[in-house]
Amino acid sequence: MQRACRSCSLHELCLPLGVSDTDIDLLEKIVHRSRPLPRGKYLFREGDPFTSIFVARSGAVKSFTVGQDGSEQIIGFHLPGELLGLDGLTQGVHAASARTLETVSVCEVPFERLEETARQVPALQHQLLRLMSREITKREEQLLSLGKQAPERRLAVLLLSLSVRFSQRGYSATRFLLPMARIDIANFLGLAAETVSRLLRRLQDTQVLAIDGRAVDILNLPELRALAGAEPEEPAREACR
Amino acid sequence: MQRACRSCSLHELCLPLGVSDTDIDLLEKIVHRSRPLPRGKYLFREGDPFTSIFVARSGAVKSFTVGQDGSEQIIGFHLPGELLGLDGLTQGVHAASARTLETVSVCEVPFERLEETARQVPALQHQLLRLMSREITKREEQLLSLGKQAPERRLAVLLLSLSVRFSQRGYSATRFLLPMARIDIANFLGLAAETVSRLLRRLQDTQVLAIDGRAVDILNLPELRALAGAEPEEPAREACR
DNA sequence: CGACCACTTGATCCCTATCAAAAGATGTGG
DNA sequence: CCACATCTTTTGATAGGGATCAAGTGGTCG
Repeated sequence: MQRACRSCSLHELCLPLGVSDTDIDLLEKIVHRSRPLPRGKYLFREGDPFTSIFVARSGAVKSFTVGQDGSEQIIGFHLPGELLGLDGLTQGVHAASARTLETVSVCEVPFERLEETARQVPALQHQLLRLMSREITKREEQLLSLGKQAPERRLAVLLLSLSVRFSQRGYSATRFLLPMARIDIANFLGLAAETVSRLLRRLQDTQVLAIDGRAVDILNLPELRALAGAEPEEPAREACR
Repeated sequence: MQRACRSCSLHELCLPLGVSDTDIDLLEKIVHRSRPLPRGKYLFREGDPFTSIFVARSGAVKSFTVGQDGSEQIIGFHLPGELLGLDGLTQGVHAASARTLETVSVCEVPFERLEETARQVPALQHQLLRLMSREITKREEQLLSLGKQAPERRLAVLLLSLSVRFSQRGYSATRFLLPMARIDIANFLGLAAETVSRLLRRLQDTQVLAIDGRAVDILNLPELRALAGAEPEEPAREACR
């Protein structure tokens, strides 16, 4: 248990990257590892005082804000090793809520103590800054995808993003289970659930992927990449003219 | 010149916030202050090696990526005191380009030396982390606005954001000059330039604001706030039914 | 003064949201 | 283990809004 971070399979994606074994000891001392949380539980809520950041060891989490009409606005999906809650530091309260999409094991890292430790361990400071930078980059990519791309491309970008992230975590890049419902995908992409359903149908009809419920099988990865933005206009669409 | 940061009017918005006068000396030693850059110059380009972050002392900057068809995809507009280039740390190269929208005076902060100094000065480390957190929050807000809101609301959100940011910098919250062209606004909001033009017309027709070229005068700030998202549905629209 | 942009205004078409309904999945209690 | 209720997903039909195409206006800089 004391060597938790060192033996964690997410070592290379998470805070310990680049930190020496002896320094990881310092990090491990401040990390709280909780028991598994069932689906639908909150890690934190919008407006809660910001004291810690969180990382899932296993299981996916969604983050979202709630409009005054009560509707969820999904900001992102977080796989194991991806930091959660960093947006709370600015205001001192969490800017979004985070809820588990499935059974999730989380690590909680008290932020003040992390800051202290980072001062003593340059490599940890650097990795923390790098991970924050990654969060910025990630949101910029989302911004480009959501703000300016066609619905089909947005969906392709999301599927590809999941594919890449699953493969970084040692899972198949072409066969995986979606951790979220269609309606969550739609909400995240700024589309109607019906549109997502129809887009997925089209992707199946064109042999790009096969879907059974939440099980995705990417049959034509190059084509999915193309749809996600490799070239300006979709190439194979004779039937539409 | 040596006391540049301390006497800077952006003191409260920028890296020095919360740092003691003696420690600001350490920061000032590593900051390069350039002569004013004319409109249309690059601070850095996508793919450039990441070595520094930038802050404008005066003048606005846009950041954007370029699709392989050569089209700009504007990610954000940056007013004085807002950090630029933090998204480059993850990959070691800048994730976007930054170009001046008008004459701009910039400070360049070499990142490695900033990291070192932050280790020695806890308040600086904290403020750096806070500012990175703000960049994350800012992009999340953009994400919510761009991804899920109606065009009219997106525009209202942008105008309101500029209003708030100008007033934080000591300018009027209701009368200001847009630093960017309509086409940039459209690109940023994921809309056609024609749509932006029509939306602005509607906002003028409803007495929410007056526009002459790039000069904006917000006549009805509460209504603009309402349009930007205070309540689920727009309230005063009898003429449309 | 003319050329080049940025901006505005108008007309049309396509795409996606919306409404509606059915089919499928999930879970609960009898 | 089944029957029922609820929720998710799919499919269909319709209408509206914004992109696009097109033309015209206005401003700026040489």
